[in-house]
Amino acid sequence: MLKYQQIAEEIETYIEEHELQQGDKLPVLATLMDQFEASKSTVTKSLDLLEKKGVIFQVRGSGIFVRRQKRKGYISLLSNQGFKKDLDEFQLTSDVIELDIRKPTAEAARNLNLEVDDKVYYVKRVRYINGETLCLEESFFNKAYVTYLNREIVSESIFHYIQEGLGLKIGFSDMYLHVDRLTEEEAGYLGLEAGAPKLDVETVFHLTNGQPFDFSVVTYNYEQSQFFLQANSHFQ
Amino acid sequence: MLKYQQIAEEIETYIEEHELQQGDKLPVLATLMDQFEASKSTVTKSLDLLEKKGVIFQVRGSGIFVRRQKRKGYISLLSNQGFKKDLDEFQLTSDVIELDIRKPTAEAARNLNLEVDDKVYYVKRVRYINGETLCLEESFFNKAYVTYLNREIVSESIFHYIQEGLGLKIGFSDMYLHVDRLTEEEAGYLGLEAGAPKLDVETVFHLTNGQPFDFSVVTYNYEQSQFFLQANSHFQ
DNA sequence: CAGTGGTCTAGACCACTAT
DNA sequence: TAGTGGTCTAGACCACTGG
Repeated sequence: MLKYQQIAEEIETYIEEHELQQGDKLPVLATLMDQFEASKSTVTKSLDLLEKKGVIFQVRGSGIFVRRQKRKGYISLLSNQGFKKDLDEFQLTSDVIELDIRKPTAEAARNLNLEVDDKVYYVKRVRYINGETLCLEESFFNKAYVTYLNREIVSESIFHYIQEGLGLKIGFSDMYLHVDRLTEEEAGYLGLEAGAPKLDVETVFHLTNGQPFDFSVVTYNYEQSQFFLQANSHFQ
Repeated sequence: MLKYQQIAEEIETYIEEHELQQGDKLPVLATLMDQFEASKSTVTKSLDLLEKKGVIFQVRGSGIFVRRQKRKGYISLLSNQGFKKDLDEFQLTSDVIELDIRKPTAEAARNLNLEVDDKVYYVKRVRYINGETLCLEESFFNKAYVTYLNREIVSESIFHYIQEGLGLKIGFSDMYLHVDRLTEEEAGYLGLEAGAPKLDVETVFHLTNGQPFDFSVVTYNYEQSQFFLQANSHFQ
């Protein structure tokens, strides 16, 4: 593990273990440099990483402060690849409805830069949180990259397998959100009535080399889904 | 303007003017260093900024590539403070329903770290896109920071005024999303029927020093609202 | 004005990609 | 194995905050 990642991890662990709250001050840069035996740039890089993750904020001339999530039970929109990270406290399970190799739909082909007669793994799952339906998920994996899947893998964390088992490196993703009404079929899977509100999240996942490898459409049960998102002004 | 921001801006402009597409290769680091007469660290910092904004992606051992948004007409969830940036092509207008100084609701007080008998500016607006209702917006501004507002300011971009007119520096924000059904009142403002789907986005905006100054609840017309979001694996 | 974070440089060395 | 991006350092100097 890289030095700056290591430092970031230790600072984050420190914040969690000492249950520091929003606004609590961390040691000054010079102290951190001493403590971690690292240069200013390296410590700064760690802090920038934590700032990007929404863990701290830095104020020039003043100090480094803890930034804390106040509300509980929200799903992070930016780090929900398989959830694992955010919903530790919750019981997450999956029912695999379908799993096969097929040709992509026109929409999937477009999003994955495929021809309509290329091959994809198709996965359809219903995911549960504490026994309640959370979402219906349909995924198309480019078979050129995701060379193998089976029901066991798919009932656990697909992304964990893709990274550890297949050695693929995930780079970035584009997400598209729509609010609409549930169709009959979706309502059936989610145990709601047709026409009820839903949130659709379409995501195109790319490898570090920029190749799209997974197109997913996730339909959330509006009763179970609360999302949060942390933004920095640097985006403007 | 800082050197690394200047460089980032020029690269972004270059991409737009030459209409570069996803995957197109940019000059190598050494060339950029020459071209902008900057050190490796400075150019790297520019590139990291652009990567964070979703404009490019970098591949070690290979090069720097353009990352492009494929779909049009989506609102960026991460840079929609007053929209201005993303929906240039669209006609955005506002109706100011209410504007006054009052005591915050319990919820607003909690999110702004205020006492219930402190003072806030309360703003209620309906926003239109190409003449169609886009959203209903209720905002509570801590009067200790946002010392003055009037109907003219509020019918234009409040955030522009806060930064340019009042000299406040915006740091970061926490956003909370919920999907639900429209109430009678909301439906009235948005020209939809009660019970139709809606997306509520609650946002707490903070200054660079970490103080929350604005709590907003925006209720989107589901027919008009499509959102997008770009994520990096660094978040995990 | 002392303390603190931010920018920028030059250069050494490392890790990955493509050929 | 050449080319390319990533990490890390030491140090100079700048810009903001707060007493």
